[in-house]
Amino acid sequence: MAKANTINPVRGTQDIFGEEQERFAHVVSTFDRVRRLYGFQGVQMPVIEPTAVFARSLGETTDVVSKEMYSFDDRGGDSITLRPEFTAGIARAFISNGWQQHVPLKLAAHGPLFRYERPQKGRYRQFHQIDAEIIGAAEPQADVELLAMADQLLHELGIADGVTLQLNTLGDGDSREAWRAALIDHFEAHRGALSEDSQERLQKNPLRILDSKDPRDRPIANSAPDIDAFLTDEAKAFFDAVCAGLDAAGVAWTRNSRLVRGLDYYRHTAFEFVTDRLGAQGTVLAGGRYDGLIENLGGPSTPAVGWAAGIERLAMLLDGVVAASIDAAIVPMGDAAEARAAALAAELRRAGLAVELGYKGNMKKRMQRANAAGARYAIIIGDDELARGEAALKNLADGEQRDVKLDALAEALSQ
RNA sequence: GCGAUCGUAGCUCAGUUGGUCAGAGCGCCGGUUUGUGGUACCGGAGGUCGCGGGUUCAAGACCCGUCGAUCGCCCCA
Repeated sequence: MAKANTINPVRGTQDIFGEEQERFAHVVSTFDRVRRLYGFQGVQMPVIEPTAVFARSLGETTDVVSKEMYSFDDRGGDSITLRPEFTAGIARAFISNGWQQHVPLKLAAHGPLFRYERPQKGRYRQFHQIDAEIIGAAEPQADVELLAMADQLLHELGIADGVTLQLNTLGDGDSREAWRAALIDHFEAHRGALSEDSQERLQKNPLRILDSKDPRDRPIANSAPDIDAFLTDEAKAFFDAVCAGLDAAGVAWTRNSRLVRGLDYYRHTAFEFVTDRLGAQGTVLAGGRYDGLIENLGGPSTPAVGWAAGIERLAMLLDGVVAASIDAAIVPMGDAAEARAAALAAELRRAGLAVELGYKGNMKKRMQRANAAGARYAIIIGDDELARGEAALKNLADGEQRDVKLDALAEALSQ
């Protein structure tokens, strides 16, 4: 418990340590391995961007821009924003650096993001995501490849059980407009029965009524028309190709015709991997196609599709605790042994072995630390062993102990 | 921005209708074992009960405020 006069962390930030950090690192390293299997290049992006990058990509009037961004004026008077997502910054970089010469471009990124909102389960003001984008590919095969990678990632993390891929299409521009008009007609007809929130949504974002959680809205949302009847031939062919591609790739999915995106630039495929294990924050990985975004930001007309996933949420779902462990802990007793142990530690580490050197406390203390560090072996060196050029090598799992020549330790530990 | 619940030891928590209620487990330190961990036993340190005010003979408990946390709503790129 912190004392009254100590400094508190910034609200919504977290100090990730120990077991939690092990899980976190496991998510990132698994992502880094899997994205290489699919030929996605890593990319490092700035954490800060001009506010206009997000204001123009997300829309000036959305809640996100108006009240959920971490923005401030720098000393030169420019408005700067801590990135709330990866996609807009990547689109900006694509334009800034003329990356159209590299399309189709498959990019992967991960790191901290910031949103100024109330913290709750799995949601922080500074949080972390992994992110994947395919830029410059208008073909449905890009959507399939992107989703196959997400699916493989979740399987390799061992959290695919209880997670389902929900898939929908928002159609092309014409499809979307026709559907939107039909939805407004439908909801206007039931206006009085809608929740207060949804009556608001009818003005600002009618598509959002479809995934409302309010029980009063559900019957009306469920009886609303699907987009299917409004899809153009091209849009229908695109969605069919995505579905067929997923089946061919062995990626399980279910249609969720109520799944929508909040922002206008989304087109065609929209998807979420959803779990029932995280309370209200059940979306584990989400994304879609945003063919209009780069053009909105002043770049060339460029199709793109991508997803992002919260590292904290993925880490929460990991079952097995990844226990930290090392190969050996050296336990020297006496000045001469300590001097020799320092050299031995360096030698073993150069040989690629993870080694801890105990230099604090009495022998019992050092043995306790060796055990706590998860060491497979303790290397005990006292004056007697030192005189013989040996160490007592104790297997901490079964308690077996034998003498080994110092210069044979690396080999003995490697077995 | 809104609602609910909760702030007691390093951690997880118990504390009855206000009256020895400053407690437990784990962890930490030490000992049983001056060179042998993980199991066992014994001992010890550690808290102005989030903060400020109020009610009362008496407040960890009740009231008000404040800060923080958690869960949900809104939003979700």
